[in-house]
Amino acid sequence: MPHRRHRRRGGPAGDASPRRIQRFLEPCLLLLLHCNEAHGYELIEGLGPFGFDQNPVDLSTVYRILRDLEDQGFVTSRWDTDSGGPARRLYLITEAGDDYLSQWIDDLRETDRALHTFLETYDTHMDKHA
Amino acid sequence: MPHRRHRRRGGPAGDASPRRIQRFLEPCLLLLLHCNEAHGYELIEGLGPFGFDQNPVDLSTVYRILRDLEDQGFVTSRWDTDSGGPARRLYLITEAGDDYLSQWIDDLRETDRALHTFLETYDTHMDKHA
DNA sequence: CACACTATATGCAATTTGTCAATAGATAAC
DNA sequence: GTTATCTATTGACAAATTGCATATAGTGTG
Repeated sequence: MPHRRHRRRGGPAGDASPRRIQRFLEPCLLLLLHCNEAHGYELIEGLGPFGFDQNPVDLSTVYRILRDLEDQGFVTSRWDTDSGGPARRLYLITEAGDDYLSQWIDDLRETDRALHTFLETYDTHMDKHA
Repeated sequence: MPHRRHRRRGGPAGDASPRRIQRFLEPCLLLLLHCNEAHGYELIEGLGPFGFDQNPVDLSTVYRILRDLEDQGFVTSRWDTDSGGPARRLYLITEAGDDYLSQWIDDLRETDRALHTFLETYDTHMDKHA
């Protein structure tokens, strides 16, 4: 018999729900930016409808993804110092970002199909054994 | 201006699609075991309909998840040496595993809703700007 | 016997993400 | 006017997941 390791249940760290779509935050931010130029703090409030009200993300995660998106040329940013309060970075999606978002959409439609297949398989299986 | 780091695009390692549901393999294996006692190699073939034909998982991942599930009491296993070929470990879901699967189902239904909201938001936004 | 195939297991590195903490300007309170 | 608080952004670190490469071992074929 081989040895057994122990692995704690839970997400990448802490106990936030581990059952989510990986990197889902990225397309959400791109979609919000596709609608409007916005800064980080504002974007976080727009995430609610996409399931992030139940399971809120950390601020640092959002800012990191925004900077990574800028590194890759999918968004641009400029400083806004005129609006009162501390300077904030305003993000704008680029054309490359539009294309990248549409790739994401294709992938997420596939994910959606896989998820439906899974849930339907469960439901029909449970109906038979009810 | 702060510094910018560089991050390579792609999944956890390699270039397999990074756009998936995290830990989705676990509920898939539990569902397959809910239908039938099975061994690892067999389970992998049952994963196809859940999107793993497009984006196959590594064998080692499957075996590790099965052992972890056993550590947590969600499945049990016994050795089968009578079927010809090398000995194989036959897995069976437990009652605790049934409960755990149903928790997974609840979470995945929420994921499904979030995903739908996202895709619909994209579609209606694109209709307006078409 | 060498070789291919089935089946399971382990080590390692890359990536993601949550927790905690730091910085910093602006505004309100005392 | 100094302190406290709120808004906004950033960085260091650890934990978790997973792909890749590799190891082990039994069975059947030539």
